[in-house]
Amino acid sequence: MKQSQLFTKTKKEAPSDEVAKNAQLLIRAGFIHKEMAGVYAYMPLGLRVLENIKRIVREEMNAVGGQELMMTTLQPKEIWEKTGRWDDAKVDNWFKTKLVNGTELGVGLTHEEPIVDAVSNYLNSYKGMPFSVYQIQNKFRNEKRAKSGILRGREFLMKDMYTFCKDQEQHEQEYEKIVAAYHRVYARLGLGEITYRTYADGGIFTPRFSDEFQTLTEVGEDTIYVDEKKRIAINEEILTDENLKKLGLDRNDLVAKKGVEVGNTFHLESKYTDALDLFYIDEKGEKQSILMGCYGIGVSRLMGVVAELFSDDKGLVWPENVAPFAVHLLSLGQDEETEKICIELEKNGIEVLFDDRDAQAGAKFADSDLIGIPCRVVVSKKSLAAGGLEVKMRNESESKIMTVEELLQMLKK
RNA sequence: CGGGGCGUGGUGUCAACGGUAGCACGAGUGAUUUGGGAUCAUUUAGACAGGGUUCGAAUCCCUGCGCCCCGACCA
Repeated sequence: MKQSQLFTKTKKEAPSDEVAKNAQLLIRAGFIHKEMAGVYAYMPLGLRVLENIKRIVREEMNAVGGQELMMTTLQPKEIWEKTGRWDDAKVDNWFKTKLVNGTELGVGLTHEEPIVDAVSNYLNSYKGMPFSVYQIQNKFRNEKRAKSGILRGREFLMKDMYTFCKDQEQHEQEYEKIVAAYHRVYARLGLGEITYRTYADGGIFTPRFSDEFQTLTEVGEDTIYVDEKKRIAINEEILTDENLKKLGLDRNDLVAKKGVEVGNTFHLESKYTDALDLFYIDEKGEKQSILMGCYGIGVSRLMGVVAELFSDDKGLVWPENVAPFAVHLLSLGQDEETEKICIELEKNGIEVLFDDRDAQAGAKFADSDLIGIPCRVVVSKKSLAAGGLEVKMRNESESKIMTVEELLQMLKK
C-alpha cells in the first residue's frame, strides 16, 4: 500500500487528553481514533493489527475444536431474568435500551445466557458433547470509569468461548485444552514469557477458583503474586493462607507484580444450563445437568498491551506476528526504482507499506519509527550506490545493505 | 459512585493583570531543499454549552456537558 494514499496521518505530539502510553502512541501513529472516553475506533493500520490478533486467536481456538459463530448484541431481558443477571443490583454495568413499544433490551456485555438459549435448540443427548463454540465480538460494558486507553473501554473486542460437557471429567479435559491454547496465543504475540496463569476468584459463577491470564506490566490494574519456578500466580484478591494451602503454594516463593488481565477462564458448572432449563439425557435415559466453561480473551486489550510493552521513545515496535505490514519501504527521492521493488516484494506475498510521499528523509524516518513496522527498507541514491537496499529492523540499531533477493530470503525464513 | 485536576484554531501550548485572542505544529499556495521532523514568503482556522456579574469576560460566579487522574467497582 502506498502511504500517500493512507488517509490517516501521524502526529508529532501526543493528544493532551490521554496519559496512557498505548493510547498516546496508537493515536499519534494513526492506528486508533478516540470517539469518547473508553470508546475507540480502529483506523486502517490499527484494524490490520487487530485482524492479526484475531487471526492468531481464531487459529488456536479452531485447533482445539472451537466452532466459530456470532451471537447478537441486542438481547432479550427474559433470558437474563432467568439467571438473575438482569437485576442492576447484581450486574451494574449493563447498557440497556428499549424498543419503540417499550420492550426492554440489553446490549451484550457477555453471552452465557444467549449461548445457552441458542444451544438448547440443538443439544439434548450425551452424544453431542463435548463441544465448544466461540465468537469474536464487541462487548459493551457501562464501566463507571474507563481508563488506560484501550486497556479498559466501554466498547471493546473480545473473544468468548463456551464449552458444554456431560460430566466433570470431560469438562476438565476441555478446560485444560483451552488453557493450553491460551498459552499458545500469548506466546505467538510475544507475551508468553511474561504472561502467567493466575488463580483468581470465580466470581458469582462458581465456588471454584477461576484462572486469569495476567501479563506483567506496571500499567496493570491487578496485583498478582508470582511463583517464578512453577510459572503460576495467585491474584491478591484471594491471597489467604487457606487458599495458598489449597493450591499448594508457599508464600515465601511468591513475588508481588502488577499485571493486566488478558484472558480468563471460568468453571461455570451447571449454573446457567440449569437456570435456563437445558439438560441432556444420558446413556441410561436419565436427565442430567450440563457443565459449562467460559473463556475470554480481550482482543483489543491485547493490542493495547502489545503497544504498551513493545515500544520505545521513538514509537511502536510491533512483533512480526501482529505488525500492520511486514516491510516499511522508504523512497528517498527514488520513487521509480522503489516502486519496482515494492511490486517485486508484493508479488512474493510480502505486505508492504510504501512511503512514496514527497517528504523529507527525516520525516519519513520519524514516521517509520513511530508506526513501528518490523523491517524498514530504505531506497536512496546512497543505498543504490552501495549495492541495493538499506535494511534495518525496528528493534535493532544497525542497518545492512542487501539485494531484493537477499531481503526476500530473509523475510521468508 | 466519592475525591482531585482540566476544557483556547485540526494538534499542542504552566500565551495573555477583567481591556487588540498570541505562538508553534499541521493544512493550502509559491519557491528553495532532499539521509533524522530543513528554510523563506503567503493564506487558513479558535474560547465546550447555557446563564449570571461587569461599561467590558478566555479570564470572576452558577448550572450542565465533556476529558484525564486517584480510589471504589470490574458480573
